[in-house]
Amino acid sequence: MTSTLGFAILAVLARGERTGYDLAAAMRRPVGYFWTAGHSQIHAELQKLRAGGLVGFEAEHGPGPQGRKVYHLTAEGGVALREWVTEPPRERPERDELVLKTYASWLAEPELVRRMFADQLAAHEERLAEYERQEASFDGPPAFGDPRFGNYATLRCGLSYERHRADWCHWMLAQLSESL
Amino acid sequence: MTSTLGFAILAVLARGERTGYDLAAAMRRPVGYFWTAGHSQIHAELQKLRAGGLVGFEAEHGPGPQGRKVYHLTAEGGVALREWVTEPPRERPERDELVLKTYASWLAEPELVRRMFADQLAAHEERLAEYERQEASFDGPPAFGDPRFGNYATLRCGLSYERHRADWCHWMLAQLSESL
DNA sequence: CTCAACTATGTCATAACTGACATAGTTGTA
DNA sequence: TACAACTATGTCAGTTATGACATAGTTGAG
Repeated sequence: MTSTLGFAILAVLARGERTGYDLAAAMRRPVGYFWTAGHSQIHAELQKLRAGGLVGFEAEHGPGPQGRKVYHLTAEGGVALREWVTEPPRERPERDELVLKTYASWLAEPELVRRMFADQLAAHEERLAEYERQEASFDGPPAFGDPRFGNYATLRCGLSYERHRADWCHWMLAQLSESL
Repeated sequence: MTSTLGFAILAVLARGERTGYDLAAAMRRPVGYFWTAGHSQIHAELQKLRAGGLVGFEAEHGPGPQGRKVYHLTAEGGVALREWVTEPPRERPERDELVLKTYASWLAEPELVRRMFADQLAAHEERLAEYERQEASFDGPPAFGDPRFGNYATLRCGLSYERHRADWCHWMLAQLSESL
């Protein structure tokens, strides 16, 4: 019954206790590279996880209208997370607006399409440079069993993705320059 | 005000008139590779597009409880589509369940993770083979301005994506085999 | 000491999406 | 001619996601 967002939260809590606010920050970076959620969604999901006994919290006096709540994974939550991890991912539909625009690009002025892809390429190269900096901060792949293995492996995926995307943008730009 | 789904429908109708049923079939393949929608979503969106004057239809006697409706793009719809095509795509959040599982994979048994990635790799190689067959049916890139340019360019993206993904799966499997 | 920025939790309306249910004409084959 | 497979349109309930609104304690700089 737990949603994928629920497991995303459990995956972060498996690395240490967090407040909802901390979780929302993690869902922007680094988890946000592959799963995002606003804080409103996170607080709601946390209440469901708590009702299911997968997380618990300690209330503390602190900021916010209801004080501060530090959430942690329960033993039950750890079991559920471990089971979920190796189950085949249910495939989500692809929804890629740039590719959809490309499908309809034959209708547009080549120069405007060229500009759009040049902008996309610049964005991908920027992200690629950022990921390369992050990779340089690792001393090769961490050992499996180290939480940092998860960070490194997802970073490798991001690196590979940005290169694929940049390559495709280059290909599109070459096609476009031929038709000008 | 038109949603991205609305533009996906307009992009298909720009290639010729279609019934809602035909649109739903297109949203499975080939458009489904980058944008999907169930028929229930499509019929609802078609009503909105019609209210906005972006599409029109001819009613015919035929199957279905309300007969058959053949939709076409209006002049206004064509203008809206052409404007939308080269506007910078609004970025959608990434939500990739396999990468999320990878982030938490350090918690799992390596052998189970290995199996999951082996399955993923097989799926990507199958899709890659299918895309390669499709590419072979083209005689090089169609000219820009030809609707088939859209099909070919998106196919190139799919090809590149599947290769990136397969490469990453290979890398994961290599990491996993080292830690066994 | 004051104020801005940050930490912190929550609700609500709306939109987008999924899957099940409901209905019915058309076409081809055994 | 009976039946299955396909064509065809639509509703509805429930889930997921987005963005605005509301509230309030803590910390550090000027």
